[in-house]
Amino acid sequence: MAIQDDLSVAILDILRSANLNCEIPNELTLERPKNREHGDFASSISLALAKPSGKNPREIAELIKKNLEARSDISSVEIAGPGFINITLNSQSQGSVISAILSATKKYGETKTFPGTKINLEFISANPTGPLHLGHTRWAAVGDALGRVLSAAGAEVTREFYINDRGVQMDLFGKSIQAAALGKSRPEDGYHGDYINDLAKEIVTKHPEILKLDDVSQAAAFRDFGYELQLKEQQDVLVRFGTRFDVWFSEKSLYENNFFWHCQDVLKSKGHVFELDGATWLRTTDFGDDKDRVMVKSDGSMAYFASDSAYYISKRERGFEINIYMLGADHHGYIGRLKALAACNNDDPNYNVEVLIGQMVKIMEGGEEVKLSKRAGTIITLEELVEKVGVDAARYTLIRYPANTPMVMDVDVLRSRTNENPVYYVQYAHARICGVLRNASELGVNYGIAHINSDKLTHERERELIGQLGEFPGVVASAAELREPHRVARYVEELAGVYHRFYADCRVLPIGDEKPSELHSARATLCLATAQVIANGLELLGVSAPEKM
RNA sequence: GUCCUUGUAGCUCAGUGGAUAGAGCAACCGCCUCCUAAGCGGUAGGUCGCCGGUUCAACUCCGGCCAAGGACACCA
Repeated sequence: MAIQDDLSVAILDILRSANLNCEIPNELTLERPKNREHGDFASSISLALAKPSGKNPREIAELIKKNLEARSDISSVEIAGPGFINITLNSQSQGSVISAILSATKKYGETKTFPGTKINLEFISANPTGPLHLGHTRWAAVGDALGRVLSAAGAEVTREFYINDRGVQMDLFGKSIQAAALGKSRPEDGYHGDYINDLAKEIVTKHPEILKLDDVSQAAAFRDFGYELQLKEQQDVLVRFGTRFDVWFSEKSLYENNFFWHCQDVLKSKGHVFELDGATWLRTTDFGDDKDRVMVKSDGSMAYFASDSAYYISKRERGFEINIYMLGADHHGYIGRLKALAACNNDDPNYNVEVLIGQMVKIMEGGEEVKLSKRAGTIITLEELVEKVGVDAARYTLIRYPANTPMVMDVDVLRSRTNENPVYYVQYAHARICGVLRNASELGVNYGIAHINSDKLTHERERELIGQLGEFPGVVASAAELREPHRVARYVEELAGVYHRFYADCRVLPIGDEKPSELHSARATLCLATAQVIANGLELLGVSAPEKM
């Protein structure tokens, strides 16, 4: 058990046995004060309980102080201001953090926040009609990181890509490639990027017989071959980007083997399906949606919402409790209908469905916005971004900001190698430590779990660093709970900063003729633990932790 | 019109009801004869959009207003 949890329990026990005549909370989270003068941990519980118990907050704080001071792992308890309790650990007990890191190694940071919870995480879900663009790229990075963070928090996560491979857009795609292959002008509302020409050439080369088909079946054949190639390209690009999917779910497949009608029956049995003007509707207004939604149109064709509803039923039938949809800002109107859909299925719309909205990304280069892509004909693609700045910088920067705020990426900054570029700042800290440890071995400084010696680590910077290392599991847990992987990035930046300051003030290795001492070993071991935590943090973001730079 | 998101230093942005609101950049001043200067320290820079409310405590929660961006199909 982490020491702060242990202390929380102890404080709550003290309060319970004190007969305060008021309700004592079940849980208490100790804060780590920003100001180091306020100790290693702090609590404001005595202020919170002052009113309900009718006691002076300092009086309650005194009580806690008296009981806590008796513990061997605490060096002092101070009462500050109106009644804050500031706890300072003795350096021995701080060593437990280092020991926890070095024994858990890659698993340090994992928690049981969502023990075994089955979560479906759907993101990107692009049409297979063109290259992935900037908006998709944001989700490719953030969604992937969120998946990693949720898994670290104990959830059983399935990452899913919903392929919109049905409907008008697909037909337009086929007609566009067909037109390109035949040298005709493309449909006005069709696809216009250069990649359409590439697809046309490739398809004609591989399947020359396609040119002999009649117009309609030819368009369909171009559509189907184009689909295959384009989907493959999206998949390859994502692999290179380090984003993994467990399930590629085809929209078309919802209509195979009568699955759609089965879903329709499921919804009908819950009583919110009705017929009107020859169409079949779902009465989502029963649950706060602003209008009812058509599933089967009066001409018998399927509305888009038909797929949405069947897809949701599929997810539920596959056993997912929490279904997270990561959508672009232009889809925020979907939140209401997806939640209502869940409610129509007798589910809890506030638990079973979650919608995360991602705002626009802009790219700046040379002081100007980069808008057009040569290849896609519209906006810049994932591949083009990676070509400009590399996978690590692209991923890191996209993850570093909360997804629901618009962001600007400056290509010039991302190419720079200074601490104005946070990716390098963090990676450099890791590489720097690896360098120190290489030298330590050469100089005969032993380090590792047998050399923790935390009572030697009394320097201000050392204590700061140990404290920061201890925060990691809590940061990962809250990033998972709040669906905000950017918290991991921010944490890792702070950790790198604390390490760089430690490095500036605390000489790790012997100088000149100096003999290796226990302090050298203890500091090198602290470095080892720090490298582990930085690597674990970067791993959650899908960013590499280089040993040399 | 209804709904969503955003508003914090000159710029780009962090900040899960707690103590003196932070970081980087840009400006200025410093630090490598010894572990990676892709680093560290310092100075300067704030009406947390505005007004109310809740609270021992509000950048944070609630209400209203202002401003910016976006969404509101038997389209996909």
